[in-house]
Amino acid sequence: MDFIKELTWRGMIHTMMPGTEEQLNKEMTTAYLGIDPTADSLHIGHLCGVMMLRHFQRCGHKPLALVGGATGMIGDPSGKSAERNLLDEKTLRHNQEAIKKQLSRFLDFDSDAPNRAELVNNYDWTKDITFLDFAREIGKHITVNYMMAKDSVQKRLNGEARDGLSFSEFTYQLLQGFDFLHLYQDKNCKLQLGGSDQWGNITTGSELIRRKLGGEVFALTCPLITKADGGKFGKTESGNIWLDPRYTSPYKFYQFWLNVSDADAEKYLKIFTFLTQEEIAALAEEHQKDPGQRPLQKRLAQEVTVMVHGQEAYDAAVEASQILFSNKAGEALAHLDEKTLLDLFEGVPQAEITCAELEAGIPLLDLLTTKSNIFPSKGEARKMTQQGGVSINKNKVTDPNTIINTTHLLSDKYILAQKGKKNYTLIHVV
RNA sequence: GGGCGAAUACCAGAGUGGCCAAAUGGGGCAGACUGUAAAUCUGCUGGUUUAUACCUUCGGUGGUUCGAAUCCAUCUUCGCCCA
Repeated sequence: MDFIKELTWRGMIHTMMPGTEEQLNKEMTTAYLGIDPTADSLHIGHLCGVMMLRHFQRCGHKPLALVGGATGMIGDPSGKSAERNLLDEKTLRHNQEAIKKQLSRFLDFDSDAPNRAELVNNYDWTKDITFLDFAREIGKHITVNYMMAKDSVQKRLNGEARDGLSFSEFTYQLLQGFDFLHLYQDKNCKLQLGGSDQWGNITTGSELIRRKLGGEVFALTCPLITKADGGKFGKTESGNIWLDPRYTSPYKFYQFWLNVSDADAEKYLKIFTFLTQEEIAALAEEHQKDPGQRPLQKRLAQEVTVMVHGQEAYDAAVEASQILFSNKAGEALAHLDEKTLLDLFEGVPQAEITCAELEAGIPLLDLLTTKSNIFPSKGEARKMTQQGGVSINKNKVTDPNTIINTTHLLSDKYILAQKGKKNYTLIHVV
């Protein structure tokens, strides 16, 4: 399989240095991709890069995943309009460990294959370097003029925000360049992968290698993933879509992909799944015939959810979705046994009320706010209710003065409160 | 160290003594229409037992005034320029 050809038809190549393809055809090549450990889980914004590494490994090359323990302490100014907050070492260590674990789901780190993936941490080779060494060994080779010309720097200097750029963030590109240099020397790594926003940082690295060692290295970036309507990819009202089920339940994860717009679905299938060109074309055709069935979204959600959370979690997510979005959801709910109900709502936010409170009757607004935090204020809960945005057990409630009592219980124990079409909270009576 | 300027709600950004809970745009949430899509239209977007009312808010603190986002003093932070 040809890595470049594969990525090309998938629309995963933004920019590529001349000679990259020749290098890959010539020999088994080592490439690396950097990930900043800003949290203890990856989110789907990382997924495109991770998929690049996967393809790379499948094509017989050797991928390195670099966890940016050092660079994460500085903060990459690329695409950021304001100075970043620094992370402390303890947090970074913790995050690195968690990310390592997640990556091993996608890449083969353990086999004996010569192209086995490896995990490296730039903190290991950066922590003992003194400032003087760095200035002499690295800084000497790159001019400030060159660094100033970078887009990421220019934006902060002359951009609308003009928020300024600290010396440490300015240094970031050198630090990342040093990583490339180190991996080139230490692991014969000749290619760096990344998002298109990384291009400037990557070229600093290749420039450094050329000037210091006369070596030739390559770079390949993937486009920033966008949504057809211009919104940010991977964000919902509740924030990022994480790979860690503790942060984003498999149900929500599945729903996220299922809700992708028609205009984006095919593109995402190419990027986030291993389906072949023919398979995707067939799905697109099917979709054209009956868009209401959304075959593209369904397959996308299936492939990605199974890949990240496994078959079992996927099955549960589908089942939950079918019940919650069917026409007879209200009836179906009433007839569910307790275990199914609980399984269904695993991962859905939960709240608790006491039996005594319920017997006395709880005003709807209290239930929605102080008892469950579904709404941040009673005013908002009231407005939403009046506008028809609130349901209890899948039945719309429009009177904000409704009293909730034991007649509303499901399986004698639960109340399903719903804000809008897609946000559920299971209230548990104890 | 010197000079200039800025700080307003999620973001951007008006407002420069009472008509200001604060224009407008974006974003977000919800409703209608649909296909759990997009587009479109509508409503909401500081809080309070729906209220032409009250309370809390315009970087912090103190002051002037019947009354301050708005004026004064001071502090903090940031940006630009000079050294």
